[in-house]
Amino acid sequence: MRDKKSNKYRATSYDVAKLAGVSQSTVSRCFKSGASISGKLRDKVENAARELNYMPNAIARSLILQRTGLIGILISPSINFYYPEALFEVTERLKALNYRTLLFTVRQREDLPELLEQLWQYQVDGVVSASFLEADQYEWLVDRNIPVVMFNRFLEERSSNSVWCDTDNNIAELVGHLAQQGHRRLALLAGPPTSMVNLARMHSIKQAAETHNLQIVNTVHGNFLHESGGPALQEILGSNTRPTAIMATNDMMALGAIDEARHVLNLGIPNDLAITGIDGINAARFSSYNLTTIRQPIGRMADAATSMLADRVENPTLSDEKRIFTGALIIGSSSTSA
Amino acid sequence: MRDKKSNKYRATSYDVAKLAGVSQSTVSRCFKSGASISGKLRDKVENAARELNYMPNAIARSLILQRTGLIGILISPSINFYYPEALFEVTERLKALNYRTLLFTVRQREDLPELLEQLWQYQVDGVVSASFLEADQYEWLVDRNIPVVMFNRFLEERSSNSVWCDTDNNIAELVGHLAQQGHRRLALLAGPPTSMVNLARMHSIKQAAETHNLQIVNTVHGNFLHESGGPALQEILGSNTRPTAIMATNDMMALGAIDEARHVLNLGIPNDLAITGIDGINAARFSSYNLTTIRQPIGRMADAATSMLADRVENPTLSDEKRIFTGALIIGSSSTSA
DNA sequence: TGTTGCGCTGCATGCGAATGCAGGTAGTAT
DNA sequence: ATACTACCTGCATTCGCATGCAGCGCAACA
Repeated sequence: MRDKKSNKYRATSYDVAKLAGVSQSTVSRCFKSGASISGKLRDKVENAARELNYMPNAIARSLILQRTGLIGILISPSINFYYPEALFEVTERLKALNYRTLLFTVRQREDLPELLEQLWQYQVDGVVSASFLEADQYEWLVDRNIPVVMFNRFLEERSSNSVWCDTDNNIAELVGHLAQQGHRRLALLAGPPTSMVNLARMHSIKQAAETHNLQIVNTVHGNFLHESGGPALQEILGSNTRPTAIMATNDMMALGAIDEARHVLNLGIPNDLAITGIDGINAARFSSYNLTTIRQPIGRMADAATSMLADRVENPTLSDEKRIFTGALIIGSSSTSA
Repeated sequence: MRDKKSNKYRATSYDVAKLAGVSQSTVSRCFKSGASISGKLRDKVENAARELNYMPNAIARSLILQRTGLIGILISPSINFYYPEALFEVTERLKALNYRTLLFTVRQREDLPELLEQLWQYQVDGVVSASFLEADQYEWLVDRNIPVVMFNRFLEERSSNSVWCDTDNNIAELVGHLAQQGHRRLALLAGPPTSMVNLARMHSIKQAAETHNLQIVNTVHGNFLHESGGPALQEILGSNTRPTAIMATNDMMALGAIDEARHVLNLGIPNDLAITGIDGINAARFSSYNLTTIRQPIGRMADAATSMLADRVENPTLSDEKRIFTGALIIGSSSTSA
């Protein structure tokens, strides 16, 4: 045991109890809201606690309460500006709900099994996943009584708690906008074929294109990062039928494509080529890009995700819920020179 | 106590012990590397553990080991792309060192006291601060035996563990570059006057300007974010003596200034105005900006920060250390049309 | 065969706080 | 003054795991 006289010694509730002349239970009750303590003892305890720099040990408390106050967040560390925005929004909401964020970065699917074990070992009260998470991995957590909320994704194999932004209508509107601008040939700058966000957006785009009688002349897959926008654009423009507009399934790739078009290919945006994105990240608003995009209400989505999760931590029997938000079409100068 | 038969029940080392026909101690030793266990028992325990889905409870272990494996990270959630890059780099390094990241976002100085208390309550093994942290707050943590490493900052009042990028030489080089380009009048697009990073960079710039006989005609303070670059630029150009080059003390403001210059003021960059930044964030490389900047070796800095911290968790008596890196000047087209 | 020693294993305890229960005190009503 | 209630307080136990210590068995050696 460390020397109690050392200034490094960390006082426990017993130390406070002894100094205040009360029992440890009383000290404990003092630091728990709603416990019944007389004012006199409370003062004594608080003075003693102050003198000893006492503060409850959250680890010990977690052990007995079977509740850690930790929420695991799974997120991709890739250079897609969407992720940090989501992460910070979620973290700040969790803080407001009195939870702490245990951050796990997921580079690849293979990382997940180990990360899930860590989440479990650390007894997180819940998980927000803004990363890959397969149905069986979701179940793995749920089986262990850990509620999970999928952020900006959901499971197709089974019901799940999820917060989703349905951009279908926005995409229809966006495609309508392009049609109205006189475009007839589109190309799709898609994300990874394995990404459900990408697939959903692709699907909406294809449907809307059909509705508006626009031809999709080409579909090229990137990796959702800026760096993949340029090469994908080159590939798109290298084929026989050139599109007059390119719809990217996320903003980062759209920015990459714009950069490539303007500064490598010397194309005028939007006159030679219109480019649009989806996400509504902050950088899309930078006037170098002024990207036409669909803004997701990240703040409200974070609100929903965290409160759904908190509800399920309190009451594990709540059934799965999918909260769907809608985006907002932002017309920028990347698709119209008006 | 929860029903052991429920599939939600979480097996403990006692359950495993009973099933394997050994003592709880043996189970515990099985999950600790370096403990002496016979192969026979180890097999039995591992089989039992697998059958019960057992995995050690990190919270209970933390309580007894006086070691949580948690590292608190303090970071600003502002839309400065530098922060997420640093955060992810540090988190991935910590993971490699077998630590978990407890993320705390710091919006303003006033948030800190409460956050520090949380760090303490959760018994973090150490702290990486890429945020404000005053000397007395640093001491508050150190007094409680929590090692701290300052990331990209350090304390002036006292020694501290810190990882710092000394851009002084790079800045001299950068100013030399501007002088060589024929510039004679600079303006400073500075960050918050309270930021030490900003002050250090300002200082270097002023000195180098003097050396190269460049005049600093104006200094305007922004908030390190993109949104403050434009207004600051307007203010700079609104004064009597116009500069031909603007040096921002970080990249985000430089990007904001470029956007404003090009798209609001219709100035050509770099011909009408050269603009430079410091940080070397990913977005600076986007060819819309192709910013002249000074790249900080974030990856190596993260390596240094995490290993310094891990060393001090292992051995708290290690003395304070300041590890200084140097940046690399990246000449982009925001300062030269060559 | 007796002895020494090493390598495993189990017992018992501790980490720090929360809480059911019993006992105690004060205040109120009769 | 007595009885009853309501409110506090302390005792003892619990959460799940790690570890010092003692005991045991087995192997090697004389």
